[in-house]
Order: sequence, then C-alpha cells, then structure tokens
Amino acid sequence: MRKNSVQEERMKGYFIQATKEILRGEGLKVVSVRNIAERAGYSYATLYNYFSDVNELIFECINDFQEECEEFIEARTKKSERGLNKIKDTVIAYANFFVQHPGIFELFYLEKPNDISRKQPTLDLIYNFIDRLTMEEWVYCIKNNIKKMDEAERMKSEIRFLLPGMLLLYLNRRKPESYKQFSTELNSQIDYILHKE
Amino acid sequence: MRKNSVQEERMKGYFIQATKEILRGEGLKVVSVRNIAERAGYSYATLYNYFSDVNELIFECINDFQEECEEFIEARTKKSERGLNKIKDTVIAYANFFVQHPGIFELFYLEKPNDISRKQPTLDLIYNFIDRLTMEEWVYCIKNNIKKMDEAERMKSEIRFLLPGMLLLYLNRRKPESYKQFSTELNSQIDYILHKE
DNA sequence: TTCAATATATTAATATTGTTAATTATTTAG
DNA sequence: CTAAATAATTAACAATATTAATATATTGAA
Repeated sequence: MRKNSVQEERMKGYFIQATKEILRGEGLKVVSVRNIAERAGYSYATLYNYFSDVNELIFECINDFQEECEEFIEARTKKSERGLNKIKDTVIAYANFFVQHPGIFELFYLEKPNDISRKQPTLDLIYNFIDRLTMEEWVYCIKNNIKKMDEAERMKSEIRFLLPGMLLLYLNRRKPESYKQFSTELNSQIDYILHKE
Repeated sequence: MRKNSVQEERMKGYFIQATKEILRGEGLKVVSVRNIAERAGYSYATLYNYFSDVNELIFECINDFQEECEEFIEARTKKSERGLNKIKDTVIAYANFFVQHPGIFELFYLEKPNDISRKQPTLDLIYNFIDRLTMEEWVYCIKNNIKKMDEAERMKSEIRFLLPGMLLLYLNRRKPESYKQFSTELNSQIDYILHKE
C-alpha cells in the first residue's frame, strides 16, 4: 500500500488545485469529475483512487480558500487603525472577497457535504471564520475599554449572521441589484452594529 | 393553439402540485422531471409542453408557498399583542416555517433560476417578503410613536438580512447544532434589534 | 358521422452527470 | 528480469435534463 506517501499527497494536490481553479473561475455548477480530471491531466476514474467522492474533494478546497481569504483581508487591513475601524475594514474585505469569488461563497455556505457529520469540523471553521479574523481586534477593544465584553459578544453575533445573509441575497438573489447599493448597505449596517452601545 | 385555456392552467397545476409535494417532503435534490411527472400522472416529456424547463416549474411554486407561509404565520400571530410584539412573533413564525420546511428555504434562497433577469419579479417578492409580512405593524408602531420612521427602516433592514443569514447557517451548516440553540439565538437577536433606540 | 387537421402525450434518443468494474500499464521486490 | 503489487485508463451503468420522432386524442368541416 502507498498510504499517505508524498506521492499520494502530490496527486491529491493536483486534483485540489484543478478544483480550486474551476471554483474560482466558473463556479460550483461547472465543477465535475471529468472537468477536474481533465484539468489535472488525469482520467476521471483516477480521482477515485484519492478521494472517496467528488464532494469530499470539493470540501478539501475550503482550507486553502480560507488561507487565501485571510491573505486577501490582511493585505487590505494592514494600515487600518486598530480597534473598531480594523474590525469594520475586515468585515468589508471579507464581503468583497466573496463578491469577487462567488464560487467560493457557494462552496463555503451553499454546497452541502454528503455526510454532514463527518464534515462538521470544516463547517465549524466556516462558522467561526469571521470571529477568528476579528478576534485580535475585539481583544484590543476590550482591553482598551472601547467595548465591554458582553457588547463585543453581541456585536460578533450580529456580524456572524449579517455577512452570510447579505452575501446570500446579493450573490444569489441580486438583492440589492448593484454592487454600489450592496456596498452602501453593508457599510451602514456595520456602522450601526459597531457604534451603538 | 390552446393558449392559456383553463385546461392548460389545470395541467400546469398538476405539475406544480406534484413539485410542491416533493419540495415540501423530500427537498430540492429529489425534485426531478421524471419524479414530478410520475407524481402528476404524466410522462416526463409532457411537462415540456407546459414549462420551458424544470427550473421554471420549480420557481412557479414560490407564489403558492408564500401564501402558505403567510397563513402559517397568521395562525401563529393572531393573538399577538399589536406592535413590536407582533413583529417579533411574526419573525419567529417565519423562521419556524422554514425550519419545518427546509426544502422551501432552499427554493426561496438557494436555488438559482436559469434566467435570473426573467425571474427578478419573483426574487423581489422573496426579498420583500418579511417586510410585507410586518408592514402593517410597523405602520402601527410609527402611528403610535413607538418607533420613529428611520428607526423602523433600520430595524426592517436588519431583520431582512438576519433571517436568511441565521436560517442559512442553521439549515445548511448545522450552526448552531440544536434547534433549541437556534431558537434562543434568534430570540435574543430580535429582542436586541427591536429594543434598542 | 366520418375523415382530415390539429393538438397533445408518449416513447426513443442524446448528451450530461457520478460512480464502479474490468482491463491495461507501470512500478516495485526478489 | 520476471512476478507481484500498484496505479491509471477505458468501458459500463444508472440517473439526470432536454429534444426529436412517433403515436394518440381531439376537433371541425363535409
């Protein structure tokens, strides 16, 4: 048996890479076993030597995309003033990442795993993602008495639901219809959430 | 040509009825042309004499389901105290409707129409649904000086995004994991949105 | 009423999907 | 260098949506 050899990991990587390219470019509906395999340079059946099914492969992309998203956000919030400002910028950058990559939004929030229980750790990662991204700044806010602990928790919750809600309606339902409107609405929602006390 | 005869509408109704049954029961992934046609008592190809494709048929169910949802909510808010209380009860009933019918949630928020522009009126209906359901009470609140107009608008916006956000995470990502937690979280979110001034 | 014209429904066929089985090619051990 | 193990490919299957070809009703006029 080969079992977790470097070659196996390399092969998996080829398929994951191919899947990621399709997701980033054409989106979830274009992802297919034959499509992935062709892009990876292998036969479609070969894929099944490395993944139990196509759904497992698709979900393996989530980790990579989270890193990518994190880098995207970091690059856009490096110069942000610490505290609430940085939190706001992070949330906006987060939304913009998915607006630019709707296929990745589909993967994160819409696609259902075949076996939801086996994928729960991944689903946890998604759920806690925005919390993780803003955690440092929340700690900063509390330490500097900008917000109290329970206020911060409240706000984190609101943001946790606001983001997927707005993105779902905008990306999947064209509501609001223009990016400009979406952006304005998001801005106003965040300001409101963060500034009330 | 038959063009919009009563018979044509009746035939359409059979297929819509069948689709609705499947959506309500097994959910979107079980909906298929052959499945629908069998339940309607016709051949699968017959369906194409009445709908351009299966996606159009699926979207035709939305109107019916909105009525159904409305009745569901009315039955559960009839005795609610007017004003903010009734708004809160409406929002909770709205969420519960979709928790009980996750297939209808998929249809309303997740399924993408083939031609999004042709279906925009339907998407508008979905987007404005919760606003429509609560409109009367908001008017009441403003008239009785319980809330100011701009406050009310703000709150409507928040609810408009909160609901799909929470439902998406709960129904599609099992977050939070239990209905009890979901319910508690929703309650707390609504209280917070409605009571701050 | 009967026969053509029309309208409607059905079966057959096509092109995709995911997945598994059977087969071929390649690598590895002795 | 051959035999065994491993890996990759082609073939095949079942299910999907949709279209084309065919069969069956229905209708309107003689």
